[in-house]
Amino acid sequence: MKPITIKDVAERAGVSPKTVSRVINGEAHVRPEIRESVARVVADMNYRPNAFARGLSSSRSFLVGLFFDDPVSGYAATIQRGALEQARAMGRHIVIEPITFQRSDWRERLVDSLHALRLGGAILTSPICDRAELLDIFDRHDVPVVRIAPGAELERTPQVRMDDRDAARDMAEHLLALGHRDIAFVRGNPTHSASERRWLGFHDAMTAAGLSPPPERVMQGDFRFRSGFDAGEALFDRHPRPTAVFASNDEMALGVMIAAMSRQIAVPRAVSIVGFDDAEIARMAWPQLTTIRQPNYALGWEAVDLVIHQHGTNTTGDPCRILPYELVIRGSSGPCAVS
Amino acid sequence: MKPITIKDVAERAGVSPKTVSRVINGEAHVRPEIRESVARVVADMNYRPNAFARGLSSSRSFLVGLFFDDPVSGYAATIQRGALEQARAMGRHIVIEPITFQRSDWRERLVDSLHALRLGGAILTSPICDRAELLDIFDRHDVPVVRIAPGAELERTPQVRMDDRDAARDMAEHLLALGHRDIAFVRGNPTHSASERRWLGFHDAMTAAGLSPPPERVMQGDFRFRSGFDAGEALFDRHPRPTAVFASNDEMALGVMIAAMSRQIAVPRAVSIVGFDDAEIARMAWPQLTTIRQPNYALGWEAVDLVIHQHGTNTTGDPCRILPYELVIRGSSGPCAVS
DNA sequence: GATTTCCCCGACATCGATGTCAAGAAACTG
DNA sequence: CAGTTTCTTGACATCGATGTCGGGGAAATC
Repeated sequence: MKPITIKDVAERAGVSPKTVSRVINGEAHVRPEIRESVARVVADMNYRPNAFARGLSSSRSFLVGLFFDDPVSGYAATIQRGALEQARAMGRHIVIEPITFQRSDWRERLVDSLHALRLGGAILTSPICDRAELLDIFDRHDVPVVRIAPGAELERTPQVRMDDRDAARDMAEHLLALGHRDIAFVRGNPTHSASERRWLGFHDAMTAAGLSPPPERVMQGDFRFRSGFDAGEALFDRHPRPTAVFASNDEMALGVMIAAMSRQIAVPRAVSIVGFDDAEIARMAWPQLTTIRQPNYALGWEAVDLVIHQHGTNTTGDPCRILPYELVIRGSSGPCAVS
Repeated sequence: MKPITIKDVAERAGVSPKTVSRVINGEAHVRPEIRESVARVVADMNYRPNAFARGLSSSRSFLVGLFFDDPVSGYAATIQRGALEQARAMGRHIVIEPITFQRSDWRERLVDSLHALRLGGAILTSPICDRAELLDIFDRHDVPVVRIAPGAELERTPQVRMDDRDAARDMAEHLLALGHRDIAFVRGNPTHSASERRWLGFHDAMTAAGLSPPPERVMQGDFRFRSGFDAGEALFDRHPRPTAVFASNDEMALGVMIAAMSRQIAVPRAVSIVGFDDAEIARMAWPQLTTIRQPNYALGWEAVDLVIHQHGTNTTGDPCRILPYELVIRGSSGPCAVS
């Protein structure tokens, strides 16, 4: 089937291709009657402009790049879905580009993509969004960037985030309110800036309650299940045990929970375990995890919105949208038994 | 920074743009010395051809579409990673396009994308790959398609798959070998063709063992956690209980497991529970799930490979790559206690 | 009524690559 | 050695849209 071009539309509407272009892009200086009649023909013929030709001539593209370190994690996948939905609504398309710093050729790969695709915008997620060198590359190629939850270089680009620190504080206060005093904390992957923010929020709440967790109650994890399990084993093999464990994400919280179960430690009766993210798996555990619901879908959605609108109005301050989180209380946290 | 074009390269190499194009695309009829010297200039200048211009003039595109119903599921995410890796290696880029049959405008959305992007290939995953009407649309737009694990219209397009039926039979035989006779089965979402194949594999093994599971031991699920949980509750509230449950995927198996735990039924001592997929969550359960490892990463990888190579050699039979699975025995299955 | 201004609209060049074709050189044929 | 085929190469048109610019007509100004 031969695709319909702007010429076909122009011919049938009895105007020049340029006028059709004007109508499509909502430019001024077209008589209302003509505008309407052209719009009708466009609809009738079900005409869609070719994205390549458009990108080529206008050098702005209708592709938005979504850059991930690991597109498999549930975190990334939900952001992706939000981004896809909004991109669709705005007539853009999403190109997924993985970036792995482990590979020494990541720079060339990235430059390749930028050359080849002439992206109309890029969305960077944690942890790759914190590398100044990477932001420089985007700058050099004039690709507008929006970052999701960056932790460094805060003033450089527009961003979309939630307040991890406040959320972690809320969660810690939830545990304190249940009577817990001996609360252990499992830190996240230090390359993700959110790890530090969550730790600070926890620390804030503890300090405000006049407590300061000793070093043996603070474990280093990497956001993955296994590290949570290891942290759990280390914590539960000590005496006395903490009465609550706050893991920096759900996957690690699940690891802690399984370490508890394998030692016959009842959750939440003997120990409360809470996570962060409200990943799908939070509801697949038993008991279900108390956690913080991250607005991931909305983060992806807003990021696309921002990167496209920014395109026009470039240096209007430093847009930063902060999205609300939610403390979700489920079965894995309960009152402190020891007092 | 002004991008480098083919002209710049041509000028510096002292040849015509067309010759540079020939070298880049590996066409014949270029003197070896010239070919080499041009290649050197290309490398020196770090030149990358603009994908838009290429797509526009040659009307073959360097974009491959990956079509999902739900890009969030772990299943889809792993396929996506495999596809991304291979696309990168072959100099293509992946555009993700969600399709939801629930939306009545899915046809227009799809046609929009095809018009706008002129895809060089499309990869369809289950369940959307089984709809003839959808395949027709791709045909009409001359977009070569590769399907991952299709269940219908088997002769229409090249495909990549694993043998669900054999795998399910293997799993059932594993349970039979452990001494189980009263095995319940939780079926998957009927819109996924794999559901039927897994059921048949289970049925094969049972029949071969001279058994036929009564209707009350066969539950209908939809591949989601909740449906597994519900099925588990229904199964465990009956007397006698089955001694093993085979759920058609891991997520449902987890649901069954949690239903068991909430009733103090020990796994695997009192009941064995097995899944299918080897999703990440299979290792996050306690005990860890016995399951079938699907070669999802490889499926994505092979699909991209196939869709691109097919482009050249079009009607060479009906390529169908079948990838190996693996039975992964973990803690959730054990010998039958009742005999 | 003459001049200026503004609004519409289309002709044409352009973006950056590849397809076509023909010319010239080289290699082969008889 | 003339004639034919094959190999190299570049000029030019093309893909499908948008940017630039200029012309014609209506409205506004003097």
